[in-house]
Amino acid sequence: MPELPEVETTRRRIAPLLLGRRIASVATTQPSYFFLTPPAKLRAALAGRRCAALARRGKYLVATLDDASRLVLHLGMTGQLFSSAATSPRLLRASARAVLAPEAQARFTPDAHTHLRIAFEDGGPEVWMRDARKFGKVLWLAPGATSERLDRLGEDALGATGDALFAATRGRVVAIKSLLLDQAVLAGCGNIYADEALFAAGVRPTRAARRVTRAECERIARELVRVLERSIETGGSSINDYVAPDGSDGAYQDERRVYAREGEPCPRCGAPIRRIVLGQRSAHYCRTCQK
DNA sequence: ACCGCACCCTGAGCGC
DNA sequence: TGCGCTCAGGGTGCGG
Repeated sequence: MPELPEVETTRRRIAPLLLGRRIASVATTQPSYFFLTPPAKLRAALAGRRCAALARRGKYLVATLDDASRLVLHLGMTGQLFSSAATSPRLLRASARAVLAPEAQARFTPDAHTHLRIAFEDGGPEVWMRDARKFGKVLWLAPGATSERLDRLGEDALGATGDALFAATRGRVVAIKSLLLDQAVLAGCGNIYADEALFAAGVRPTRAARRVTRAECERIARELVRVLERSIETGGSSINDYVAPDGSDGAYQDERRVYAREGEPCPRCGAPIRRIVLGQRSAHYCRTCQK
């Protein structure tokens, strides 16, 4: 699932395909709640524009166009943003993968889940966005327009500090992990990295936020930034659907210590990693190493 | 104000 | 082999 490191990796690698190239046309699928801006309006707004800058805010990508309007993308759970020249088996369903010859597996042609296809006047590779579950979002903002979604976001998780986290936890009875997932507190932190940061900091995910000490908040913030930066270095985590824009996998899934490792030995003490449901999400932790 | 929960969606993986 | 069921989860919005 695309969290901050996957979105940042996507931003860095899709930027060369987007920046400075004039958009010739945009193809979309039918209206659905994936499109916060109706597809027809989106197509009209993007035609003829060039992307001047591509930024990331939390898990959102924000492309500023040459008329000062903005294209905002969220990859949701299963979103994939990639070059039409990319090749990866992750771009195909498992059932399709199974029946195809190895060399054919790599090829991808737009399917019903390919909601956005941006073509350029230079005739080069297109930029495609695919999202099977449609938990992702596409939004176009006219020049000067604001978005409640973006305005709600808190401090970017890469800039997490112990002080800010400590302040945010005071008086809060929610589990510390649920608070870490609150995008208004730390934008960009998702399930994988919340679990990993809490393990590294030795704090149990279920602990009420207000029971977390200042020293622990400092450890959590420091470890969160560390795991996010390390994941960006390795190209993010490819556990289910995530692929980089060129079709390559990330490698951080090999370094995760607790996420989706239920029953495996804790890398620190050997006790089996536990999985519980917390706030409608799975949480993974070690009972002995996390208090 | 805060918190827990239902909901949006589709593919994977399971049991029968 | 194939059907039907359950589960996964980011973010929003509602009811208590």
